[in-house]
Amino acid sequence: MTLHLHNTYTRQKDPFEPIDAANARMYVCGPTVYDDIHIGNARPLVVFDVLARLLRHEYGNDHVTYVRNITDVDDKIIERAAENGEEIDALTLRTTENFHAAAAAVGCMAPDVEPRATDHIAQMIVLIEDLIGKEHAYEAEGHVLFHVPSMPDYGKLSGRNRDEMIAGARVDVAPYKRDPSDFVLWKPSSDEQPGWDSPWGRGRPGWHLECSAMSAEHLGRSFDIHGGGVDLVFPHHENEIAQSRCAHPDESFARYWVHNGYLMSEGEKMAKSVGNFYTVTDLLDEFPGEALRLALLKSQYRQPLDFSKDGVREARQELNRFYRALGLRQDALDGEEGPKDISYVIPADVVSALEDDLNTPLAIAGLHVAADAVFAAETPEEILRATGALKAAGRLLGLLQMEPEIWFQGDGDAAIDALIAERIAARSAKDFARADEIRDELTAQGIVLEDGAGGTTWRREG
RNA sequence: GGCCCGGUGGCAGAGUGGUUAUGCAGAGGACUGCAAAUCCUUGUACGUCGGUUCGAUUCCGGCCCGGGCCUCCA
Repeated sequence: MTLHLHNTYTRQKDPFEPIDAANARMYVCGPTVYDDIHIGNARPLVVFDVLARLLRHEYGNDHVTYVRNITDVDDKIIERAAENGEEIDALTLRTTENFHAAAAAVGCMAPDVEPRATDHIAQMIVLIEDLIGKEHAYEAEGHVLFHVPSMPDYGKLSGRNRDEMIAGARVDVAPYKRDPSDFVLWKPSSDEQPGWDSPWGRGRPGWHLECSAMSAEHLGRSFDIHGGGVDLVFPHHENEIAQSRCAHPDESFARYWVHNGYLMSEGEKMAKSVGNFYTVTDLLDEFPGEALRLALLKSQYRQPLDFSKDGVREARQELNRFYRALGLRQDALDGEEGPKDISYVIPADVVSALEDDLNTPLAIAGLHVAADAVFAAETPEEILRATGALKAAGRLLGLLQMEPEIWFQGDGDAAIDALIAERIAARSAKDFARADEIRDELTAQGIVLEDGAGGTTWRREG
């Protein structure tokens, strides 16, 4: 099967055909850097990281451009900096660094380009001028507004018409708007607020503008995939489409709109008052990042996901099984007559699962099949082939790239090694009482022992 | 109120018009000094009520439940 993606714009699964197979291009809405990311923010990160990996698999590593922006100008940032008594630059820098650390911890590769909104103010101003010139935007009281009725097919992405939106509007309409549905492209800044000089006075951009400007700058006015969470479909992506299509009427802008489903936590909407609000950093104190990643990938990306710590624990159990299988590789390599070459052939069922709109749960089932093959393998050749397949499949999902020993034991522990040596001695002397005593002692520390044919190994659990 | 999404076995979670998902947990067995791991076996699944059909968890409609969005605005 070839890659198919569910396209919000067409509301169906479409075969993916890039504009230029030599350069498949994807833009994903990144974070607004006013606070550390929570596990709900991590879902699109991980989902689109898998999509980027899959695209690189399909088109070649150098034939994909993945852009994920940093929004570092936003009223939430201004408010938070004021609350913290912190400079805006300090807040955005710190938050960006934390974001990078969290993304890496959950196994996400860096995007090819990570543009910052504040580095693209000039492009945004040009875009606004273009929209004003084409009579899709107008200036009013220091603001520039996009005039929604100037775009006949506005609302196609989110499937709503203008009358419905006005009927359902909960917010009072600003008096300077020509039409209630018009939205802000540029707004004035007070002296204390961050601002840039513009033809309309000192001000700052509206929320939706940066993505139109930055995607055009780094991917061109037409590109392939635009991604983000479902909560961005309206108004953010709808308005991006309005800005970009009206400014560049001969261009398609994004052709495939891909949106991940919403995340709940412990059965409820995530909220600090409920106690189910987990930042990625907090979770990393308790769990390996890879377990978080697998927990997120165990649901298909469009499905609502109920995140839970129990779910992460289960994901860690699954990873134990995979790493146990991968651990057999070293034994095979250590064999004197064993082959030294490892082939990394991704099982076809894993690829086809991902090609079917990123069916990660089915792909993970394929990982279990691959692990079964490892355990069933008898010769060193078979083990190397099977572990190579498992590891290659894992890499496509951004999993299983650690050395098994590191996964289970971290940096190791001389005291544990000493106790194990003592226990081996006790066992060969048939002093099972002492051997069990040592094992109980280690169990109390969260260390699980395994007496295998190749000796005794251990792992941390807990 | 409008628009949209989802309800699968103890739990998580795929999929399908008639045939085994998969994993985690549980039970029994093999193996083990005992364990752990691994292997084998095992358990009532498809919200509800109708309809279409030879046959629906899978298609259609109603209902119930859960969730999301409904613009920048002080």
